[in-house]
Amino acid sequence: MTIALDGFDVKLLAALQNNAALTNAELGDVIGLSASQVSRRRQKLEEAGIIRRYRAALDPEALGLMVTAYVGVTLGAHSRENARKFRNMVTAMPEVQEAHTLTGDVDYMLKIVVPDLKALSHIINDELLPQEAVHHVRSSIAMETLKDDNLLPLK
Amino acid sequence: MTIALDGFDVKLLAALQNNAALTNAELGDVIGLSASQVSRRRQKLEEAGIIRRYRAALDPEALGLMVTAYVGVTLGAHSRENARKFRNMVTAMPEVQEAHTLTGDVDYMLKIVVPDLKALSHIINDELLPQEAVHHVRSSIAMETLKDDNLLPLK
DNA sequence: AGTGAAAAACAATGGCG
DNA sequence: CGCCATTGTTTTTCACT
Repeated sequence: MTIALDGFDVKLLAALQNNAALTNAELGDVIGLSASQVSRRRQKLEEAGIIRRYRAALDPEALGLMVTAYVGVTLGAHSRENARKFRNMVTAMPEVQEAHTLTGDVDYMLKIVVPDLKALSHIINDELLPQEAVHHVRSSIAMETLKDDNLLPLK
Repeated sequence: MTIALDGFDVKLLAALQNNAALTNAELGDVIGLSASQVSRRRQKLEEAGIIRRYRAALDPEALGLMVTAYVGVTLGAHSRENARKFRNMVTAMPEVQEAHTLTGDVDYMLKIVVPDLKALSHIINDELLPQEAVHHVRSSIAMETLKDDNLLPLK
C-alpha cells in the first residue's frame, strides 16, 4: 500500500490540493507531464490512499456560519467508559470540525463552527458539559481568521 | 453576489463537500434532480463564491507529516508595525494550516503541521520567537486526532 | 424550475518509440 | 515518459414543458 513518490508526484499532489478542478491536461502543463501520465499517476495516488478524497471547500459565512471557536475540554473522572462516550459524541457532532487530544493541561481541543453565539452556548452548556466525563470547558472565539486553508506543506 | 439557497442547493453543497468526485448524474440521484440542473446550480454556486474551490484532501502521514500542533502566541509590544509583520509571516508560512485571533489570554492560535518535532522546534525557536512582536509561545502537540474533516455543518 | 437529448470536452487505456 | 488514437463518460447547452 505504500508508494515511492517522485518529484512529479509531489508537484501533482500540491497542484491538486490547491485546485482539484484542473483537467489532467492543465495539470500536465503545470507540472511538466503529459495528460495521460497525469491520469496514471493520479490513479496510483488515489489507490494508495495518498489522495483521500476530493472536496468542495465552501464559504462558511455565505452559509450563515459566523462563529468559529476553539474549545478546550478537560476530563474529570478518567473512567474509560465515560471517556469513550465523550469521544463518540464529539466525533458524531457535525459542528465539530476537528477534535484532537493534546499534550499539556487541556485533554481535548475542539474546533467548532456554528451560526451564532447562541448555538455555541447551546453546544457547550447542553451537549458538552452534561457529559459525565467532562470536568471543565474553556472556549475561545475566533475574532479574525487570517488563514484557514489547511493545505499541507509539500516540499 | 448573494444568492438564495433552496433545499436542493443545501443538499448539493453537502454532497459536494463530502465528495466532489461525484458526477452530476450521481449528484442528481442523491438529491433528486437531473444532471443538467445539477450542472446549472453548481455553476451558480461557484460564481457566487459559495463553492470556493475544489481540493484534493491528502493523507498527512503518507506524506511524512507526523506532527500536528496548536501554537498559542501572545504578542508583547503591540506596535502596529510589528503586529503586521507577524501576521504577514504566519500567513505566508506553509506549515501554518490555520491562524486566528482569539478572545481570551492568547492573541493568536496557529495550527501547524510538520514532519517531526525537530521541525516544530525550528519553527517556534527560529521563526516565531525571533519576531519582535512575539512575547510568548505555547505549543500543544496533537497526540491523537479523532476528527479532522473540516466539513461545515449544513442543515 | 424542471426534463431529456445532442454536442463538446474530458478521462482512461493501449500501443509505440 | 511522450505521443497518438480510441473509447466511454461526463459536462454543458439547447429545445421544450
